[in-house]
Amino acid sequence: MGIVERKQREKESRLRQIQEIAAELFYKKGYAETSLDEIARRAEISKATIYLYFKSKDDLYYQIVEPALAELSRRLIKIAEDTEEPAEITVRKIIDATRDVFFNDPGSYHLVSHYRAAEFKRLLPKNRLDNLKSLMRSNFHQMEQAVQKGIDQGIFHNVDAKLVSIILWNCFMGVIQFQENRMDLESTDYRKPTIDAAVDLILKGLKSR
Amino acid sequence: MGIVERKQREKESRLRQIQEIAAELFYKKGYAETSLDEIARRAEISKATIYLYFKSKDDLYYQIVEPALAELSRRLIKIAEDTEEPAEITVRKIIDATRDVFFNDPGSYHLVSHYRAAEFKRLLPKNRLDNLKSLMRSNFHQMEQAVQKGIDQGIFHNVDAKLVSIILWNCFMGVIQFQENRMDLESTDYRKPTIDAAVDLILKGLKSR
Amino acid sequence: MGIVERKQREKESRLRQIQEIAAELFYKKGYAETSLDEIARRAEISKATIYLYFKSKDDLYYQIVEPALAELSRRLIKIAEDTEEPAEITVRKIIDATRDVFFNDPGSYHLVSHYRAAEFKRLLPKNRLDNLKSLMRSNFHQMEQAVQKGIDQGIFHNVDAKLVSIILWNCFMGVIQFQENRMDLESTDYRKPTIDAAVDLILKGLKSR
Amino acid sequence: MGIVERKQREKESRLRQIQEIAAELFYKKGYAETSLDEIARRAEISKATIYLYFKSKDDLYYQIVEPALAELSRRLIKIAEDTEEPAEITVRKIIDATRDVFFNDPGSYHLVSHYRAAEFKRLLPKNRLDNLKSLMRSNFHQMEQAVQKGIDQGIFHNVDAKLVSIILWNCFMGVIQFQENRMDLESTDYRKPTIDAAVDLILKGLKSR
DNA sequence: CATGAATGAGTCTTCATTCAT
DNA sequence: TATGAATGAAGACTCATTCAT
Repeated sequence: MGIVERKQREKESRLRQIQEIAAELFYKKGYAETSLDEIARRAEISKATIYLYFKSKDDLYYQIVEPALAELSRRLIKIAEDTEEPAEITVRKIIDATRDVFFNDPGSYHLVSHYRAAEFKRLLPKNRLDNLKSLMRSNFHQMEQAVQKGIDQGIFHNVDAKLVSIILWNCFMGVIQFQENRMDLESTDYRKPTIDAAVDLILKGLKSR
Repeated sequence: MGIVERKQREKESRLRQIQEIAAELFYKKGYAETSLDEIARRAEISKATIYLYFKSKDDLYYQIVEPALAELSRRLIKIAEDTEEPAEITVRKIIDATRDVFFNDPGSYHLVSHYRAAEFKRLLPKNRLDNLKSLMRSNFHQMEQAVQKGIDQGIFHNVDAKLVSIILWNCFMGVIQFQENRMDLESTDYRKPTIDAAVDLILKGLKSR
Repeated sequence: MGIVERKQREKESRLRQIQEIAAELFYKKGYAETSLDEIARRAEISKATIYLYFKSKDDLYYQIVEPALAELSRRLIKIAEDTEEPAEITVRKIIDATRDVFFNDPGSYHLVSHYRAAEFKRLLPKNRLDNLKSLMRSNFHQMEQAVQKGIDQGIFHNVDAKLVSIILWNCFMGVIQFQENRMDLESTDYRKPTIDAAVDLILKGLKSR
Repeated sequence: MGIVERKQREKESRLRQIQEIAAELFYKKGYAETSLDEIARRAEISKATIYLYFKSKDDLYYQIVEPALAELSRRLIKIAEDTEEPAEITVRKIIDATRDVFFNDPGSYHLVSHYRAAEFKRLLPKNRLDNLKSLMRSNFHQMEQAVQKGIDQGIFHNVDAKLVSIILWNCFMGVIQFQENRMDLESTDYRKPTIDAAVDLILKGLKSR
């Protein structure tokens, strides 16, 4: 009994290990410049072994990106459920959750921070592409809802909620990416305070007078 | 006589044509996934012809990216010269100039919106890398100066100018990128109003109270 | 158990097969005019397979040339150890060993008979180049020592030992090369008797009076 | 009138200049590794211009190699005409003439010192190949005749004349090649004395007792 | 006569993927 | 399950050759 379970656990850990290494490389070097050879070498397994766990390079990529995005989606949906909560808090919670998921799973960084519609279209089969799109749309939608709630609650100016979501979302992404590049040089991680400051500023703008 | 001139003009137009096609592909698909084969096919020339105009793929990339960034640098430096001008106007001018340059030269999109320090380090020789870095730093610096001016003029809160620059800059980049991906589906170009709204919001935050 | 060994043997035989075919082509056509495509075709393997065994074309070349030269070096050093032996015999032994190594490994033919300092300098990394140079110098040195011994023993005239070595060495190489070209037409292999006759003549010249 | 002549002279000098540069490169780097681009660059003409004077790269090669070999052939035939002359002197004359021609025309170096039957067969059309072969055979034949004359005159031992010719010829070639490689390092030109010493030695061997 | 421009064919090299063991 | 070995397809780059001017 225990043997089967152990095998199962080992298999999963192996799988996750591949994913983690691949995620880091995909993020650092991009999809095309990441070779299965390097992933295999770092994971200290044979290249062929990767094919036991993933059908193709695309598949590996998808299997990294989808779970992170799905997890974020679940969390944002949960956060958005509380319709009574002041919008400002909801917005901050969404940002926090997003940052949290991304910090814990650098692989998903790649997806979002370097997301290029055209690239995905070439890379993924339609159903997978659609799934990712729908997840992203959902996440984006939660932010939009929160901003709209703020407007309805009279906390925020009467602005275009969608537009504000775009701004918040991109500000977040921009900061991440900017600081990533910076971290190549400096070692200190300023991502959290920078994001917080950015959100403060935008919220101040939303609430001012 | 006129013959030489015409030849010259033809050569330059050919060169620009290659650059434009390459810029679009680099932007859409990234450096690694763009093949010279495809560039040649789209430009309806032979692959070898590209090598008449550019020493290598790296070189082609650099020749696309550098001029746009240099042009932006020139414009921003000029804008920043007027130290009397109210900071808010200067900030808007910087944003406008940036957008202007980028809209006229989609190639530079790629550099900035997908800029990855690590990738460049592998791609470019040291002197070219340094040149790009210095241009980017200069551009960023102008924004920082403008924000600082606003603080000194008592128009903006006493915030970290550098941080605000990061936010503004990334907001800009984020909006561009977001809308780019969006434009793959819809055809309307919302980039300008979205950027303006974003800047409005951030400036409002900076000035509030 | 035996499986692993058999695999090992197969791998080595494959490697040697590639080397043999490559050696022949390098010899017949020179480095630049020998394509990996042709090597692969003749070995009835894929071009990519070559890269499983050798890091590059240069590497393949070096791996062919170095072992033969090193083997020759070992043998000549051993022969030269006997300082009592009459010089004439030592010289003949050196020639015999050289011929032996070269006949058993046509790849090394190329190196020595077509050796061009300039070509190697472009082809090989410094440490490999140095290694080959040092091997060649060592081999040459053994001959020089043997001739000097003959002079000291009073068997040979008092000539410049270095010069005589050059003559002997090149005579050997020349005969090989000449006969090689000839063999393209005739099929009989006159290399051994021709070399022997050449050495006889030169030794006679050294000893005359 | 004079104009036509000047043009003619200019054309010939241009032609010879191309040949000289090409000869040097062919010799130093080999046929395959010498590019018309480099020849053109060094001659400060356009690559296309080379095609005004030579039908192809092969043709250029042949036009370099053939005249030198033909000139040598003419001289050797003349030398061999004097059947009364002591064989030793004739042999030395042949060697001197050979060296002379080669020193004055490094292009022919390449042909003979790096002559590879197989390469030529691929490179040249049958009639040209046959012509070169016949020239080389003729040159070789003169040496053979001279040695035979020495035997008939009772000056040389009764050896195989053909074999001795091979030895002499290759000794010459070997020394040239060896010293060429050496000259890459040292600058002094030891080719003449080394060849002379080699010939002395061999002649001594031929005459001893 | 001379050349700048263009290109097709070929070269080395990499890599995702398959398969026998 | 795991892997070493093999490969087809593709990519960057070079070069001899042609041609319009």
